[in-house]
Amino acid sequence: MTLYMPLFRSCSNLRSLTQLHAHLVVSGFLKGPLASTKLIESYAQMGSLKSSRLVFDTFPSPDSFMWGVLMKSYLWNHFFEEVVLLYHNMIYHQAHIGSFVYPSVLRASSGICDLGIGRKIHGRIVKSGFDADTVIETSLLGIYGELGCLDDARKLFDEMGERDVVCWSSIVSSYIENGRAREGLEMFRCMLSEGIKPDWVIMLSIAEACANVGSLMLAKSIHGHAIVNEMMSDNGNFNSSLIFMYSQCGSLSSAERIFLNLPDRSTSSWTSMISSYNQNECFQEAVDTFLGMQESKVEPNAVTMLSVLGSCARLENFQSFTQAQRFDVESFGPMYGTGMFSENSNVYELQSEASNSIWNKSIPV
DNA sequence: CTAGGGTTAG
Repeated sequence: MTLYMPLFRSCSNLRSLTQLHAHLVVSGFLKGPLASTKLIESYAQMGSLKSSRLVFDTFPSPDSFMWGVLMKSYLWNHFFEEVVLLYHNMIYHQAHIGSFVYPSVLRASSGICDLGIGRKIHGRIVKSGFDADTVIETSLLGIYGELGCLDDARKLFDEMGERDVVCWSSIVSSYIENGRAREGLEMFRCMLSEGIKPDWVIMLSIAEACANVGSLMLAKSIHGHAIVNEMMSDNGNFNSSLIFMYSQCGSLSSAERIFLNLPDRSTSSWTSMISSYNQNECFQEAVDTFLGMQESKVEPNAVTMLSVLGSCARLENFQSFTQAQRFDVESFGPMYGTGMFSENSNVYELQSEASNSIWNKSIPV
């Protein structure tokens, strides 16, 4: 029955998946929901949503899980309206709405900035008793935060029974994203005092908050904490955040030092350095770094272009400007960082005791 | 019962 499951993993392209699909049809396996659901998911992962939909539409009575997978598929591809539509279809067809449906539809409604539908979903969540589910609550909290309803987000958060690092991360980043970095940091301090250990994801937000408030002391303690907890290695995105953080806290040289010591520079680390220069009005350095990026054959993304074009404009450097213009900004797609930082972090010789003492007291801002 | 939540573009 589930013998064919490993076959899905071996399908590396659309062609082989289509072959597997054909095989499943012939052998009759597609009559079961399991194979169909897996097929829907696999097609979506390969970007063929149409095929996903075809499998779904030809299945006589999709279960809640299959609905959910289809919604998740649309979500991946940013078809938010379609996700919400599917949710309404579920209600219309009186399909059972399983708990895993809610995170998808909530994310979709924040994607289209529809607070109204979000509140309606909230109501249904409470009615069906899913409001005790940490994951669903975190999703809800996220949509309120994202749509600027910080009070609602906070209220939900305060009423949550169990708070793990993920939901703390959600409330903290909500504050930061809404321009209230200090309160975000204050919440983060509460989290620490409750004994919750920060992971690199929340530290990403904290670095952002630090960039906003511009405290070099906090920047150093974040950096120190990251080194002690080995967050620097293997994480190009995190290093990029630190680069920008330092540059916003008045230490462009620290930013440069991190950047220069990266063994492998990803799009995001180059971009971070370029926008750091740009923000510090070192326009020539920004352009030079961009040229260095081109030499290293690292692909720029839309954010890279935004920064370097800004610098070009300020330099009135139209030669670089036209060079930069050659890139098709629309075609950049998802901005995945691939650069990995594996060197031991002693390079910076930050005194970790000093950093940690800051950590345990209050956050200097 | 599956899995579903927090990241980031300056």
